[in-house]
Amino acid sequence: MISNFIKTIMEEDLKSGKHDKIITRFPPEPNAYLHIGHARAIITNFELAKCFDGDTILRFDDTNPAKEEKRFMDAIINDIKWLGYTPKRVTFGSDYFDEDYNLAVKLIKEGKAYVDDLTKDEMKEYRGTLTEPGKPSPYRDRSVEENLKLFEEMKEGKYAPGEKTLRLKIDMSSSNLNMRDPAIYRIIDKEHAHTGDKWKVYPLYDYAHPLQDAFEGITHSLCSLEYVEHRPLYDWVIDNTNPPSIPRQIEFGRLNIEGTILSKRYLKELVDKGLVSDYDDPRMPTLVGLKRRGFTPESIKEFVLSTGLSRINSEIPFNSIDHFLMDDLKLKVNRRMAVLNPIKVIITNYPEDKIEYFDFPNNLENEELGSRKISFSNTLYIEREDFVPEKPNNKFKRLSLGAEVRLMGAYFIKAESCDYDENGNVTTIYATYDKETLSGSGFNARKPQGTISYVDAKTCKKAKFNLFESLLKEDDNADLPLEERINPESLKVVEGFVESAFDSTPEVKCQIMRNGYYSNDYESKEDSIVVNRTVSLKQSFK
RNA sequence: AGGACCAUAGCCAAGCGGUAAGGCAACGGACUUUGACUCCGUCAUCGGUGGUUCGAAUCCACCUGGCCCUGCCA
Repeated sequence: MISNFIKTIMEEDLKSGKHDKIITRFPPEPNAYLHIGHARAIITNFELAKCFDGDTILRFDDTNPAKEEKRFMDAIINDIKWLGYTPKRVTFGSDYFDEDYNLAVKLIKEGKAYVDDLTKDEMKEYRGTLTEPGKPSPYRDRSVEENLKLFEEMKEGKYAPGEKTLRLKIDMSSSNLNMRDPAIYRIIDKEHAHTGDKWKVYPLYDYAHPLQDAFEGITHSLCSLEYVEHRPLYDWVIDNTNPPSIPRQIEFGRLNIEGTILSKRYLKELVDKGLVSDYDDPRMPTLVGLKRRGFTPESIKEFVLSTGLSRINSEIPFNSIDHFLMDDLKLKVNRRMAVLNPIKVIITNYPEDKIEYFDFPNNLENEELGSRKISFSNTLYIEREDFVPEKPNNKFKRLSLGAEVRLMGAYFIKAESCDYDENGNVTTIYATYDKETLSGSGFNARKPQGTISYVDAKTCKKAKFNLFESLLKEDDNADLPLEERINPESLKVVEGFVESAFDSTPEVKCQIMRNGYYSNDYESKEDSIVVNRTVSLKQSFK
């Protein structure tokens, strides 16, 4: 499902003949990596256009040469591609600098814009406050001729940055501060990634953006809620420049994810301070981070579409994304058994020197994925929490003394006794197996208490599991410095075992998802594998 | 406080005057070679108070709560 309220607007605009084709755009400023919040904007823009057989343009908003960085451009393109979208065109805000400039000249000629000599601080003073109106700049009433000359000189580089700006003449007493003669051109003396040193004056967002939209024929310009109060200015620019088409700005709420930060500034700070390894650290909510953590583009897309959007800033628990990942992977991926916190099980009635190999499906729900061999011997490991000596209650479906469980893909075993260490922790379980109960043999004379996974101690491989927790502490306090907000447990490595069929690596890195282990060796960037487990870590029996 | 926007279940979210969709989570139950998956079932009178109306989550007023706005950032 895709945003209803925007879709409805589009439907009406099509029906009324206002537009005959929907064109949307995703306009990132190339100064950061994309995060899941951007993914929502991307998905929304592309899906909405797709609904109406329209187009979506990727436009790099590069009106400020002081901020953009070239290296982010490729990253953004890659992320969009990764999400499965292909923009109809890739454009740059700077493509329209000439038009922007000519229209500014036109506005000056119409007496709607003027060159101001006020400094930044003076301008602030003149602007007034939230409760008091502003007062007009002493330069507000310069003649058209003087303004034209001055603006021309600004363009030619006769003035230093900060010396002069071009402002719109709107209303210094408006209750909307954005309408109090907003600056639309400032002088920046920096090389621009696209236009080189051609320009000394650069348009500001509020002026450039509506024009870019209009020049590209964007019909619906989606942005976040903080631009609501910019809309009158957006419309003012459109109304006063008579561009070739009339775009409409529509705002929607931002997406927030619990336990993490979705803001360019913080993400940058995390990286700069070395609190994470880089933008693609698997704990990061960036698209590259999520990818490395094991998320698939499909799962992110489904997640985004499931949440929908409205004019509310939403705060969604991180683990609600898990469902969509598991849903996407469950039929696509090979599954393996693993044990993170092992207890040794000795099968007392199984020959000491024997190892059996059984064929077991890679994915019980999808036989197309084939099968692999799993092994069984007299020494096994099972998960510590899969054994409780005294069966705690009737809901308990794992191993306890005197009870039988099925080892997945193998035999029933019955726990006969166990050893304890000085702290009372179980060290070894002694069990017997029943030869008749081999998985797949059709044995059904008895029902086991449950089924648990295991690995064969004689053939298994050591593994490291990365356990990811919330990047921020649970009692996060935004007032603290970032260093103190980070959850020290956000990345925990646990050593355990995986079954021998765990192909190549002697050491795998697995990442915990809620109902299994999602393995994604992010260093070698290998494909993902879900590791079976009888229960999630977060869920414990009672 | 001047202005803007918003307020539907634990979290998202439909609904636009005619008597509360859906997803996630949770909880029951069935099934089962993973307590998974699948399947069945349960889970809100719409921030509050007044008003308009035959009838309101939907309109109006007030209140409360949240969020945003004083860059020559986007």
